[in-house]
Order: sequence, then structure tokens, then C-alpha cells
Amino acid sequence: LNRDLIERHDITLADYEILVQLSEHPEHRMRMSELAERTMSSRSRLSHQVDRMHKAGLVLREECEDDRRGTYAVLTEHGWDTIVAAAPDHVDSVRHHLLDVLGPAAFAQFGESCETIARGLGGGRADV
Amino acid sequence: LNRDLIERHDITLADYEILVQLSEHPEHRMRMSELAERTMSSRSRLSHQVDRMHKAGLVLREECEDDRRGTYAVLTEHGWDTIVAAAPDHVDSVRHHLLDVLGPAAFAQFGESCETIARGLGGGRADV
DNA sequence: TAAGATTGACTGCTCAATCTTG
DNA sequence: CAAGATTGAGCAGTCAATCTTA
Repeated sequence: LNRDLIERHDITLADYEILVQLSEHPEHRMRMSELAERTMSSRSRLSHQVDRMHKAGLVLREECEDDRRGTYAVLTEHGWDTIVAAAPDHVDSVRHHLLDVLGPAAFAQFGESCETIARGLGGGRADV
Repeated sequence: LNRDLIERHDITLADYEILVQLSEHPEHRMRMSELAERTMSSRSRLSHQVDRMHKAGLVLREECEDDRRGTYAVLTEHGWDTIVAAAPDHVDSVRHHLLDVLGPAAFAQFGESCETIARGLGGGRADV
């Protein structure tokens, strides 16, 4: 999935997951810590990640006014265009590499098992 | 699983998989390319890996006499002691993090799905 | 020319330390 | 002191280039 995204849209799977979260939120903006939680990432990993995505012009950082420790990550126009273009291809990749080889039943079961395992690990991650 | 192995036995999960393969082979020795294939690793990744394991005293490199392009990786005594000590704990980790949270049926299904997906990717890997 | 294996540069993740504000 | 977030060092994996022998 990662390689497909890199080849076709010049973003990584980790980038993709950030872009999805932001694109689904009001004003395309989220607090760093919420973004970290939703993507099952540590804060430091997310911080490095957003650095790279900023250099690539996909996101912006903005200060938070009500809590001055906080930072927002905001989707840029280029970020939005990228996720809109990449999403259908990514869905195809998932279908091709997972759904088609496993079949619908095992595919659904596989997804549930992944979630169960993740919950079992505490949902949380180191560094947090 | 990786963190458990690092904490308890100072080896990574990747190290563990190499040690298992070697320990199960006659004379505790394998050709690099066969080892790469069995562990679903690229040759270059395996080469770096064996470098690190060599520094840690877990394995040795030995020249191959019948094919002088070839190299063997050989388990050291320390490597053998390490895998013997780590294996039961690793089995416990798998039970604790996977079997117990998924249950026997989903656990078995999950393993099969992982294998199916890997086969679907060609079994092989880049660099090869 | 291809196969076995290695190397070095680059990217990404983890961990621990740090800085700032609540 | 806690929480939000960032930073830098160090380790692991990828890719392309290289070297040697078949």
C-alpha cells in the first residue's frame, strides 16, 4: 500500500493517514495531540511527520489561541488536492492486495482482528 | 513482540527470526540467500542484519567452498543460548498479545490471512 | 551476462531530553 | 509539577550501485 502511494502520488501511507484525518475534520484542522491519537502515532513521530509534510507543502502549522501550548495542523490546498486524487487509487490498492486475495469474509475478520490487537496493546503508544 | 524481546533478551524480533531459522537447520548454518528467502527479507536487509548480529556475537560468517560467491551464516554458542532462552518467553508474548485477545479461532484465521497476503505480494521482495 | 552478496546514502521511527504554558 | 509539543541522536529498512565468481 505504501509503495503504491509513493509511486502514484508521491506520498507515504503515513502521510495518507494524516491527510484523511484532516480532510474529515471541520476546517481541515486538528490539534497535534488529537491527530496523534487518531493515527495511533506517538507525539514525536507525528511531529517529525508533520515537519516532512510541511516541507512537501501538504500541511501548515498554526498556533492555538485558547491554549497557547497547543498547535493545529491544517491542510493546505495542495494537501486537499493530493488526498482527493490519492483516495480512489488507495481504495483500489486495498481491494487488490487485501480484499481480492482474502475474500470478503476473511477480509472483514482480518480488519476486526487488527483492531482487537491494537486495543489490546492499550491503544496508546510509547513516548505518550 | 519486538519490545518484549528487547527488554527480556536484548534481541529484536528480526534477530529472533534469524536465530530460529539457523537453530532449526543442520549444523546451525544457512546460505545467506536461503536465509533471506525464509525470513521474507531482502538480501541487503539480511546483510545489514547479520552485520549487527555479528557485532552482538550471535552469528558468524563463513565462506562457502563449493560456490565461492556464497556465504554461510552460522549460529555461535551465544546465539544458541540466546534463542533457547528467548523462545519460551516469545511464545508467551504471542499467547498474551494475540491468542488471548483474539481467541483460538480468530487467531488461527488471522495467521492464515497474513500468509495469504504475503503470498499475494509475490512472496518475494524488492532488492531481490 | 547473471547470481550471490555487500555497501553507502537516505528516509523514518523510537527514545529520552527539553521547552513552554496550564 | 502536568500537559502539549518539539528536538536530536541513534537504529533499522529501502534502494541503487558495486564487486566477485559462475
